[in-house]
Amino acid sequence: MKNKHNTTLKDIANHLDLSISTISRALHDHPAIKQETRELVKATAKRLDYYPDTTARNLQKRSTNTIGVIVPEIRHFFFSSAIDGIEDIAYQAGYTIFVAKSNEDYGREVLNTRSLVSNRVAGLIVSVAQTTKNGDHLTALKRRNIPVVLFDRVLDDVEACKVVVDDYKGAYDSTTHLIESGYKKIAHLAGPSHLKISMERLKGYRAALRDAGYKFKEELVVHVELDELHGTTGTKKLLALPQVPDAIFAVNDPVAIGAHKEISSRGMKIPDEIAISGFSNNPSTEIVNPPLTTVDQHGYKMGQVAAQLLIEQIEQGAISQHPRTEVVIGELIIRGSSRKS
Amino acid sequence: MKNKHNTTLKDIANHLDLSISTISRALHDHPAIKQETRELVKATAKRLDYYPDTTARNLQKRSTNTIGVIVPEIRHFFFSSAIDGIEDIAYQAGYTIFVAKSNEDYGREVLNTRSLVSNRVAGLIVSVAQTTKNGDHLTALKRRNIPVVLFDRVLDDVEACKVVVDDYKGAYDSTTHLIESGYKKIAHLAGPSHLKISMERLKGYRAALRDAGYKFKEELVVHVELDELHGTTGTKKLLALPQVPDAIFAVNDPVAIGAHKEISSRGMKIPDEIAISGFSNNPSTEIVNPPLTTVDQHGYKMGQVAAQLLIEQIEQGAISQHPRTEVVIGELIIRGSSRKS
DNA sequence: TATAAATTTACAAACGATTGCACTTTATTT
DNA sequence: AAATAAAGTGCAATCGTTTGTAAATTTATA
Repeated sequence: MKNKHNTTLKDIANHLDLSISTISRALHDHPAIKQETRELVKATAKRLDYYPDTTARNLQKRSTNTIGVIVPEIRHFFFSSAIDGIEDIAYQAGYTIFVAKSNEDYGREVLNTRSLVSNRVAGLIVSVAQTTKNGDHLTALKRRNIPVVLFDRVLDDVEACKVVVDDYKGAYDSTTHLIESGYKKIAHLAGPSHLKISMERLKGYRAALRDAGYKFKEELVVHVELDELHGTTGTKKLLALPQVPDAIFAVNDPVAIGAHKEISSRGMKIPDEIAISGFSNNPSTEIVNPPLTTVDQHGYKMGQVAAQLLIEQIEQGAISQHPRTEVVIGELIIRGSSRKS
Repeated sequence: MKNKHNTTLKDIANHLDLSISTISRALHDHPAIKQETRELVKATAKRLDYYPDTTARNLQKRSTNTIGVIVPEIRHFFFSSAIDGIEDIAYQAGYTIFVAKSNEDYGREVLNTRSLVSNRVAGLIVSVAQTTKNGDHLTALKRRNIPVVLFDRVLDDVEACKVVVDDYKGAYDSTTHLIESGYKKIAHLAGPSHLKISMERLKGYRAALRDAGYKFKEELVVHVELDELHGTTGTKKLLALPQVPDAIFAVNDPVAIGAHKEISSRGMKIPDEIAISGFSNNPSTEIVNPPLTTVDQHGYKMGQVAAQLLIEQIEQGAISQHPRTEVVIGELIIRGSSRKS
């Protein structure tokens, strides 16, 4: 009853009184094997419920059809969208994906990398943890000829293909939109200074102000962590200012939603008394009332592009000498939170 | 410069003029190898940047430390939460996860299963596609001694461990809550009849009505697909009824949000004119105004439980003879959409 | 010092698949 | 009918590890 072991080429060979190599070739439609034999072999393989052993094949080929993905978090909409995009492209190209999460922890990210390398992944797609300052664990992969593609959370000093959203432009567009909508005192709930995306968005904000002839005011920028809770606390600070702002550009959607809640709870009218805009186009932004103006970060698309970039390198068996950086243009999505009615 | 090949045990052996087996044993702290040698070997391994080849080890052990996960969708909050939970438990136990998505397509689900079996996963965690009626591809794994755990979208005729939310109870509680809040004409936006979760929730709804002495009315039940769009169209039908309902229990959150939007857009007051409740506790439910009463489905927790159930079976090397079904009790979360102020 | 016991290390055979090369058959040509 | 070409198969090595068993070395014992 218990059929302890998986059917192997050898089993088929024994059944048919043929050699293992003939079986292998027959299953691969090798021209040296005559049609009749091929069919016989295939039929028998099916009958014996043969599933090729990928682990054995991998060993012999010294390569796998496996892509490793490391993200800080899986449930966040942006990351799960990206994984979704990666999976689609990988699936089409015949790759399977390992998904690991760093939990925003550098140590775990390094461990994940080790484990995936040991599993001999053909390539790695990574969005680094907030606590990751050092990219040596990724740079080291070049020696092993394992291509790496970074997305969204990238590291400047790692030479690898990258997929990023144009944070600067997204922030610039968003801020400009607020300016053009007639808002005068535009505040910015910025992210932590050590994160590149925060700084880029801050730069975009400043540039937009400058280009419109607005004066940049230090007190209108409050740095917060990237979650909703800090969005509300940051907003409280802004609302306590002697000169209360009439618009807030938030570094991301959770922060914007925190602001939204705080403002709504005080009975202030959005967007009439104060406008809000976010960044990412999380599903929640459509749901709030009024819905939130934001910049679509195209997580799914970014995942797809990252996977393509990686698979290209895998298939040509070489890591890009001059790594490309694909910039996905974030699309400004104007909704009720910034559109005076 | 190009260090084409990965360091192997052989390389270390050559370096130290020891045999491969000694190296292998030294790295595993085998007692037969003397301390001094062990340390020397480990130091050299590190120096040569040795990463054990998991593919080779897997082949030789005829097993892997890999778990396959198949879900219909990755980006959906519930599924990405579940994957997150699975990853955490798997990581702690030293397993790596393959993530594949069926895209709600039976064929792709079968292909994913094949591929994961070929990759010799130690076990499989699956939430089946909507189009999956037949579980043969999963049942067949028993012969290969590959344990399977189904979660959320389970198949009755597959004998395997399962993790489900108590749909019946969740629906019952939710409906009862609406009754107790004083609503009289409680409608139900139900899911497709071929889905088990739909039917269970419908049953819970009916039972709650019955137990409260309410009469069940066929016309108050509208079957819809599980997304927001169908939530609004379903709601339109309900609102066109001669006797407009004063409460809607929706089969899941997207549908509830569709209803929420439709009702709000007509200027009707929630919850005063009409109450709404959903199912899943998606992030969006907290964001709408008023926030949505719902049943928390604990996706993260379900993932954890599923992974535990699977790893148990893997480690004891045997598939549960009498498969357990873990029922996660959905927690009714009462929010503004059903709480008359 | 010889011998037994204990310690340390090496040999070699797996695991399942792939593939270059050699060897049979059978078919073709002269 | 013999020689040659073509077609179909099989042999055996290989991938990097693990591990049972044998061998070699050291240490302890008599």
